[in-house]
Amino acid sequence: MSKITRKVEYALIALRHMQLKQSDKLTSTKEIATRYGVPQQLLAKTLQHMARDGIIEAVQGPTGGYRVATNLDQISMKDFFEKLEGPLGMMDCYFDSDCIQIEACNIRIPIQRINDNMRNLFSQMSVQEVTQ
Amino acid sequence: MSKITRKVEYALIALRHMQLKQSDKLTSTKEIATRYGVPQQLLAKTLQHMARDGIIEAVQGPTGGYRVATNLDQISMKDFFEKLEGPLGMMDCYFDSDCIQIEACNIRIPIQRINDNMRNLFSQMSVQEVTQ
DNA sequence: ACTAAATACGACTCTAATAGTCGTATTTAT
DNA sequence: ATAAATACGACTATTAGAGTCGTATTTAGT
Repeated sequence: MSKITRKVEYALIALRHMQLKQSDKLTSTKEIATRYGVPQQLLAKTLQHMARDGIIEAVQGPTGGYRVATNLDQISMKDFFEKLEGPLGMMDCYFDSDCIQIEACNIRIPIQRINDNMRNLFSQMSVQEVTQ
Repeated sequence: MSKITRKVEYALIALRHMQLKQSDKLTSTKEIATRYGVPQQLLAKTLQHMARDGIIEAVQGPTGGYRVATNLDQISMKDFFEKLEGPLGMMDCYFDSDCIQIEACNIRIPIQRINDNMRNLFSQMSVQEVTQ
């Protein structure tokens, strides 16, 4: 269970790569794609996604690219996951939403306990901590 | 990301159900399947899996069924996940095994850090804690 | 001995989420 | 004007998880 998705993976690779440069320097999608052997189109989407979310900043045109636009210390991995993968949250068990047998179910509270622990873990972990 | 799988879900439901009985009493697959509206065949597999792993004990023949065979205090959720879902572990990022660009990758250690935290969390949580 | 109800299990199909691709539009430095 | 970059919707492919089917085996009850 619980695989990290490519989206998140590529996002982290990109962020870490950008952090190794001077903070005002730009990085293009192509640069990262070729450097790390990652599909460029998919990476592009991920970067665009992060740009929309304000995590990074986009500069268009040739010589354009992206740069980190936030203090990554201030973003928790929980928020990061949720931004990239939608509002699903992390350990979204099947009961949160449309569970049919919700009354019969005997483990809703237990599952919530697990969820809380996971959320708690990733709330306390900043993106900076991971990419530094 | 990070959904709990049905296998784990059904396993927890079953364990919790069994724990509500006297510990020597048997529970059949059918009983749980109908009680909680869960696909019987799939549940059967899960129970058989747990039986192989020694978590529960199987009694064959009519009037047969399963009963808890372990002190659930002694099994961590980490081990539980790994038993049910194979050796993959939890946040098995794509680098653990067959990653092509393993040398180029810049986030192996960061990912490992996340993994360690996850493993740590679930190592400290017993199945008993969840199903009690 | 026969039957019925249970576990055991390999093999198969179905489904949905993720991964990846394609085509096209837009921006902008040179 | 061109070329190189971002922006993005729509499509296809792949894969992991969910679920089903068929059959074998065990064993209590009669």
